[in-house]
Order: sequence, then structure tokens, then C-alpha cells
Amino acid sequence: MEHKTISLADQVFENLENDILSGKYARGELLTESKLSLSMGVSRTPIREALRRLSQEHIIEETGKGSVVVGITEEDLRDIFFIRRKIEPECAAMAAKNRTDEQIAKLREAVEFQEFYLGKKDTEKIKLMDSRFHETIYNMSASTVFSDVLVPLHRKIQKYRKASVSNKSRAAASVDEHRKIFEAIEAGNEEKTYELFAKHLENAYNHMFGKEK
Amino acid sequence: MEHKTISLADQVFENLENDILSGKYARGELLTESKLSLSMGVSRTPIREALRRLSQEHIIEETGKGSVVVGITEEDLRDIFFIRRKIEPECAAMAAKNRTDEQIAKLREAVEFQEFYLGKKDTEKIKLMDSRFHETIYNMSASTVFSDVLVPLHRKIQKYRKASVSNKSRAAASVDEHRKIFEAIEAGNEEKTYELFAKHLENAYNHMFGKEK
DNA sequence: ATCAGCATAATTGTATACAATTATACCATT
DNA sequence: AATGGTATAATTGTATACAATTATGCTGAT
Repeated sequence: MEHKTISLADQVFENLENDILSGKYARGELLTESKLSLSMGVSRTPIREALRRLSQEHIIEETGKGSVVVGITEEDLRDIFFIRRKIEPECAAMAAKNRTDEQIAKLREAVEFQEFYLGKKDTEKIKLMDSRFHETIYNMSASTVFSDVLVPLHRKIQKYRKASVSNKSRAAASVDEHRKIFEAIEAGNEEKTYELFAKHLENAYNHMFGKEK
Repeated sequence: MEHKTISLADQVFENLENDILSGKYARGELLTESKLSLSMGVSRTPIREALRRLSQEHIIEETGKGSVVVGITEEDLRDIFFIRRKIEPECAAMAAKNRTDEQIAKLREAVEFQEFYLGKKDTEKIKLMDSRFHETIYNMSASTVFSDVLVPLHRKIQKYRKASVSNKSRAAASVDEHRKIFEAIEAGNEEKTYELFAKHLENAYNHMFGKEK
């Protein structure tokens, strides 16, 4: 049993990020440390920490007198996809190059779980495994720079309520693409990984915004 | 006089980031909150806040028992340049599109100061104005996503001690390129801005790592 | 001499107390 | 009624106190 205890600050961050990106807290709403402290039942210290992290990721904006909820706009979504399409295929290719057995196992597991939950039509779990798939690849690249850039971008997209991958057809296709990407990474085929990944992101983009560009 | 008072936490962050990226604190060194608190003469609270931010940018790594200095490696530099070359020209093109008079004025000022300090051979000031030039462009893009990604990347490069733009020939060429980029942005010419910027980054990269790739 | 175990110290995590700043509301004056 | 000023309250910034965990070193037994 080596259960890593998660700090209150981390939990608060998780909850707040979720509540904001999922729309529970509306854009423009004002959050204060005291009220959050009261409503969440923890002291201001962990609250402050979480707010600072959210502020750094531009999910809220600290005004000096409360924090205003910013959330994420459709324009943000487009920018995020633009950046991901420009750099994430390269990151995946690096993963194919630097892969370790342990990471390959973890990636395979993410794919297999996605296939399993696809059958169950459990979209929440599918999204969870989607995060694991992509973040595992970020780690496999062995580049903290790529990881630091891509993790927050992916998290924002992932949790955005409108970005529901609930559309069944896309979900199935997406999982299928993950399977093929996984195989390319496992085989260490950098070029193929790059191309499959670029196509994967293009498809996701087109599905989200429509074919017309 | 509306001097925005800078919080202790911000100052601590600035100082620590500088000390780490400039090499004062060596890679692998262990920082503890108590010692920093003592040596900097402030309580642990602002220290913690600064450490968290540094950790989020992977400049240090929190181990649960002190924070290990990570700094920035040459591999990081390459990754940063890769990403910048992929997305920063687009950001500059957006700046050319969304420019405002006020921002144009600020950008012009940055270029003119650089030209002035180039004559004075004041490399520190040149670097400072280089930061202002690039960060102004990030702001002009009016995209928080691009800005959030690019600002930390540029800061890391900027402060890296080996990345001294002290080489006179490159400094002169760089300032000249800034001037031309500024003119393209002022004119609102997106395509030209994109191309000039791409070339600017390519030149900076080649100067730092040598032509061979 | 070596190793186990326990006491001690060092460190982070959290809560609370206090300071400083800023908004707000109320009251008095015109 | 409008305005200005002042007291009050709300909020963040900082410091400190306390809790919990973990490393460290010492002591004693074999």
C-alpha cells in the first residue's frame, strides 16, 4: 500500500478547475478566498494555492479583490488546437524514439481500457483514459518542455463541457486511431507515429469545428 | 503616482528564478523553505508561493522534503526553440492583425531603445528590451493561449546564462530584424510578419547551436 | 562491528492571527 | 436631493503556530 496522500491544495485545485471548466462557476463570477474556504471546509492556505495555480493557467484572473472566473472560450479552443497540431506530432515521434517497456505497458492499458469502455458506452471513463493516453505520450517524449506546454492545454480541452467526446462515431474512430498510434509507438516507428498523430489531431479538430476552415 | 506595489511573493519568485537560471544555484542543489525564509528575510508563506510557481515551470522539483534545483538544460533549449519556431510566427501574424495604436507605440519604443543600447554596447539593457519586444507581440496577438505558452518559454531562454546575446554581430543583426518585423506589424502585413519572424527565429537558432542541425 | 529500534530533529502541510489596503455604506452638510 | 467624508467591513498579503510525516543519528544488544 503506497497510496500517495493527495494534499488538500491539490484537491481544491482539481475541484475548482473542474467546476470552472465544466461551467458550474460561470464566466465573470467572483470568487473570494474566504467564501471558498467556508464552502469547501478548508482553511484559506490551500485555497490560495489552488487559486494561484488557476490564475497561472488563466482559468481565473486575480484582481486584488477577489478572483474573476475566466474559463475557456471557443477562441481558446481554436488556439489550443492550432498549437497542438503544430507540436504534438513531434512529441509523439519523440515518444516512439524514447519509449520504455513500462511506458509501453501503460499506454497499451490506456488503449485497451478505452476499447473496453467504448463497448460499455461509458463516456466519462473514455475521456479519463483519453487523458491517460495523451499524457503518457507526453511523458514518454522525455521532454519536460513539451510536457509542460501540452499537459495544461490538453487538460483544458478535456474538461471543457462543450468538448464532449460523447458523439459516438467520433469516439469510436478516436479510439481506433489511438490503437494504431500505439502500435506505431510500440514499433518505434517515428515517421509513422508522426503522421498518424497529425491525422488524429486533424480529425479531432474537424469534428469539433466542422470541416470548413 | 500609481506605483503598483509588488508583493513579496513576486519578488521572491523573480529573485529565485534569476538565481537559478543564471547559475547561482547549481543544478541538483536542495532548497528548503526555512533556509530561504531565513536568508531572504521573509516568512515561509511568500517563499512557498514562489517555489510552487517555479515548480510549475519545472525550474525546480518539489520532492516533499525540499526542492531540487532543475534549471534548464541544453536539450530544453532545443525543445523551446523547436516550439517557438513552430508557433511564434503565427502569433506575430496575429499581432499584425490585432494591433492597436498603443501597442504599436510600445513596440516601436522597444525597438528604438534596442537600437540605442546597441550603440552603447549595453547588453543587459538590450536583453531587457528584447524581452519587452517579444512579450509585447505576445500581448498584441490578443490570445491568452499563445501568450501563456510563449511567455515562460521566452523567459527561460532569456535568463539562461549561456544564452548571452552578447555576441555583438548577432545582437546587431537581431535588432535589425526586430526593426523590420516591427515595420511589417505596423503595416498590418500578416504574411510578411510571419516570414520575417520565422527567419528571425531560424537565425537565432543557428547562432545558438551552429548551422549544422 | 553491525544492525535494529527508538528518540530527536527537520521539513512540509495546514490553520489561524494579524496587518494593510480598498470598497461600501451611512451620515452630515449644503 | 446631492455630495463628500468618515467609519466600517471585506478582502488580500504576510507571519506564525501547530500537526504530521520523514529523515537522521544515537544507543544498545548480539
